[in-house]
Amino acid sequence: MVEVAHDLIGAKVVHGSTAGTIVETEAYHESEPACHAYIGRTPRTEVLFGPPGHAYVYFSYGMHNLLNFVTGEQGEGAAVLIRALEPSAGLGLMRRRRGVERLEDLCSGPGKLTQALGVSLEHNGLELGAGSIEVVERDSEPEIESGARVGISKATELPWRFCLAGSRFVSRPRIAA
DNA sequence: GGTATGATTGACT
DNA sequence: GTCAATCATACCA
Repeated sequence: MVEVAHDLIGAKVVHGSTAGTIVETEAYHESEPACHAYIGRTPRTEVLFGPPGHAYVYFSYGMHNLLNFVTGEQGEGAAVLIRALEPSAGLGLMRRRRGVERLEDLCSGPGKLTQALGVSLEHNGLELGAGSIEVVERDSEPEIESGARVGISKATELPWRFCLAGSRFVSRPRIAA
């Protein structure tokens, strides 16, 4: 799934009238303790072990929805967390949902982009392309930086965070792994 | 039935 | 830089 996280940089996420280009992702796998699937199958992690190409939405800190794409094969717990987007469509709606004006503040974080796109727990388990969420792959390879993942306390040494080089829309600057 | 913890954000010192 | 908000989930009694 590390390759998928890399390849998703530059791809586009579409949800209703809003859309954005992915500029930041992180990979997670059941073999390392920072991953939700690490503890095994539970009602919550079930979708992580399902077929790839589905959305995994996680409600965190009592106020934020985080959007992931399931990437492992059936029975393998793996996912890619979408951490930041460059807004490309539906800007007015995004501003209304977020209550901020600056373009850089609309989707520059995992909790922000779900709010801007209107993604929530009801989208958990949704098949990408079949429901309201669609992903359009990029057609050329952009310049990509890798680094340590953000906001976790375990397995911080894995360089599984990927960012579009020089983008103003990432949630944080690069952190060396 | 109770408690600890988090893949975050925004406001404040 | 520090800290509170706020709740689903997991784990223990």
